[in-house]
Amino acid sequence: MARIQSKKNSTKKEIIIEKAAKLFREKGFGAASMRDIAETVGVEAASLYNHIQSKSEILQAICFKIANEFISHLEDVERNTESILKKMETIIRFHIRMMLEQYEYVYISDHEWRHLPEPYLSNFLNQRRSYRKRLGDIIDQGITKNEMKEIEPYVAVLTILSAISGIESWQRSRKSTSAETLEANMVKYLIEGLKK
Amino acid sequence: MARIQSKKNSTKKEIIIEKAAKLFREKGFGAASMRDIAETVGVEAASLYNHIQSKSEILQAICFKIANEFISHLEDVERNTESILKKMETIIRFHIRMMLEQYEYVYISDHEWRHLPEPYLSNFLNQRRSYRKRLGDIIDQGITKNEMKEIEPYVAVLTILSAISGIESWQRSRKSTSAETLEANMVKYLIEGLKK
DNA sequence: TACATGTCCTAACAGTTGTTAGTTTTGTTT
DNA sequence: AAACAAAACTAACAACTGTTAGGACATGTA
Repeated sequence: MARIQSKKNSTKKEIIIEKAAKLFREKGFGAASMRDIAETVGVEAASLYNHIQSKSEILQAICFKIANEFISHLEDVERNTESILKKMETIIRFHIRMMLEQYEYVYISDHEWRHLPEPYLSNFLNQRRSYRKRLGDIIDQGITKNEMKEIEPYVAVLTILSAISGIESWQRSRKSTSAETLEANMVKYLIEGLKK
Repeated sequence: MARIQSKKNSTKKEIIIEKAAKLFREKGFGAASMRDIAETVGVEAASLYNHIQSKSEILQAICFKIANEFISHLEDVERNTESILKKMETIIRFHIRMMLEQYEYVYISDHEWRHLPEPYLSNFLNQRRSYRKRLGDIIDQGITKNEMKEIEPYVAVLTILSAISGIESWQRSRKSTSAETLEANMVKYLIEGLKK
């Protein structure tokens, strides 16, 4: 049947995507060529096509993998019966941890999605809009229940998500601040700013 | 002497940079070709070289123009003798307004700087690091003077700047939220989160 | 052993990239 | 009208893009 793969539990396709992700993050989707990817995989460019269908398929795989993880986590949280503030903290912490643990993928999903071809582009943006809308609804409940100060939910969501995606810049830096300090302080800032 | 320029007070070089900025923002630096730029200017690609030296010169012009504006505004603020919190609010509002009024340029300076060639790249990153350091110092003073809650200055700066740069996503959207609401609420969130 | 399959290779394609050379047009100044 | 310079044009360059075709080899199955 399927050939045993070179490393661990990863298929060659997964290896390609992983290597490509690193390059997409470093140079951008457009500037990372199939020949670049092939070189880091240790193969000729044409050989990649035995495992993937196109360059943009790699981008799709990355963007939708991440989108799905966020959506399914949100569904878990929505089902919970904690306080609204606690829900928001859980979501914020999840975003921060994703940024810490799956940096390359999340970064690409954040910054390179516009190179998705249609209809994937529209699909991705719809999922994203819907996700943010649902976050906004949670904040709306927090205000109604008097747990949070009055703030435009749309603006709060924008602020939170953008702030977290800025962890990208911490990842690129010399990291004189530890991941724990980063998470603790950012959560503090973003949650205290919401509290009534 | 110099030929009268086609429009208003702009030189042709400035027109080229303006049109290029729009394309760089829409498609990314790499994906926007000289022929694309030429078309929106209404000229052949080769003709652009009568006014600029290279594609990356356009990027340099944009990135350093914006960097200089931020730095010189910060110097003004540093010279002032308001409260630390007031200083931070002034800086935050300035960043938000730049994002509202010079969206294309600021976006490029935020997202496309990595395509700068050396030594401009290092230069740009040094300026940026130094700018953030100085913002961190202001926050440090705020904590010392007991105006602000205890928070890692580095993390606070990261949070503030990233949050504001997320206004990019508002710019791209249908803008059901007004610019005024956006500014007011984001300032509120970011300042209240700092206050003791 | 023979067959089938998966994966690699080389070579090539058609198109695009930033940029240069050389020439012609354009508008202003003498 | 003649001269000059700025700025446009056409044509071309070498390099690079994603991708396909066709063949070589090696492995797993019958």
